[in-house]
Amino acid sequence: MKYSLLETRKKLSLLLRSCVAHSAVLQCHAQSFVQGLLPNTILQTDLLLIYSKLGLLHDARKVFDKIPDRKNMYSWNIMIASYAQNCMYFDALMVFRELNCCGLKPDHYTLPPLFKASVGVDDACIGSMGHGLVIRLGYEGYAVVENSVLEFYVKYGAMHQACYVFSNMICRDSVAWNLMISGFGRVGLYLDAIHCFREMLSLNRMMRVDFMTLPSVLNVCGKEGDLLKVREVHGYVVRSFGFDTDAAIGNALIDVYGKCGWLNDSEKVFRTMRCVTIVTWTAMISCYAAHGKGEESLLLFKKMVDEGFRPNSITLTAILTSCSRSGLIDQGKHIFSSIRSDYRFEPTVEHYACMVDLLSRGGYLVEALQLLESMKSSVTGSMWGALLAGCVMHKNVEVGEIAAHQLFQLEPYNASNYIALCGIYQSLGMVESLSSIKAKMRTLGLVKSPACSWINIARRAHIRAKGPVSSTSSDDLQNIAANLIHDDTLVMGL
DNA sequence: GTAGGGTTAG
Repeated sequence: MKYSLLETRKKLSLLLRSCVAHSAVLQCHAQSFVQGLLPNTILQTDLLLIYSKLGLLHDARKVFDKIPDRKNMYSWNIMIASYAQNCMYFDALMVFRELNCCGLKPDHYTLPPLFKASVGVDDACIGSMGHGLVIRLGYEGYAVVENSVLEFYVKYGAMHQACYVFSNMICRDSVAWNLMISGFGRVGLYLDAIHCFREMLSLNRMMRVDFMTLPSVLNVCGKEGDLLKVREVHGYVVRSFGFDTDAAIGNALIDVYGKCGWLNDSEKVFRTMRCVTIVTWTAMISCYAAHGKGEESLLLFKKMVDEGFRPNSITLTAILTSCSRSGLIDQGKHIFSSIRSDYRFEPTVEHYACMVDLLSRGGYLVEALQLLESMKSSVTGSMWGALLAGCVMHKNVEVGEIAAHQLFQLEPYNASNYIALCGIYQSLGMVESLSSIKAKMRTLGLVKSPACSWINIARRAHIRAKGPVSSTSSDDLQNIAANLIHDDTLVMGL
């Protein structure tokens, strides 16, 4: 049976849209070429789309560059979105610029990836310009476009602008609400996040809380350390979505129960989850780390690797932290060296920071100092801080002075660094050196601020203050704490 | 025919 060129093109297009394997796409591409069907905008756009979906961006670009109809926005949008989805933000922006140079106007499909690219290359000017374009071109009525603008402000922590966009939104759907909740949580405005969630719930049938809302809400409850709210949201999850319906919710539950001090509940959630990801394992390892259970972390890490999960950068930070907090020096060193040898990537600044902390706590202060010196420009104040803390712990004045003087340069008005050095001098009876640092603190006008913590028992805030309280009385601190922890434990309305 | 939101560390 012989088909016309048009029919063959249609058949190949249909075939391409159902392709899931690279080899099948290559066959279709070859057939198009052999049968003389190219160039053809529709067929090439289908090829572009399928190469993009398979993550073969290099092939996608080659197809894109050969599409004859340069006025076809569909192909431009696919190319820009694919680059943005694959974290090739600079390339996405270059195609966007090319589109402008061709005299084409971006449409409502072009703009969302532009905001993603703006965040990806960490250039807020691009997003601000994009917001201007949305208004000028009249795309404010498109939910996805408006949500992209909102996401841009949220990711930059610009909650004032996000609130402004949100309050003026024409179509405020669940994506917009979820963005606001996660945005407030991201900048530490936990009460605002919970207030936003409550408002979303009060809309009842008009707005459905979906499974994407809950990880952010749980995260906020965990940051507040409010177990009753966590339990309330957990109950809501079970009633609304059943047990174990979504990995991200399970991951968030593991994390928040751990943060609230309920390790057994974290373990229970972990054991009952069927759909686990690397985040699940990492969350559980982090819980053990926070509870000082280094051996359990290591066992779980081994089990995870045995089950075929490859640790990511965060997993490795978590396991190194756990080794550090539990004093498992050799095991930590072994994992650090395996980052290159077994997992084939370069240790990040965070991994180095964990190692400095691990060596410092373990008393390997010269080794920690050598590691810091080998890092040169990537050394941060917190790394020197970890070394100094180790020196206080192990009463090492030689390394301690080096770390302290580095910190005095980086953070000249941070009293805690001077106090740490004083601690070393005091423990070794070095009276003259101690007086000299105290005099320096007086000259700089530095005062030790009181440490305080509070706990919520039976809906009342209880505070514990330590050190000189200066102008703030204990009663004042009680009032501050009572205002911070609202008397509204069971107010989620779930 | 193309596009959007969540979870893990420090």
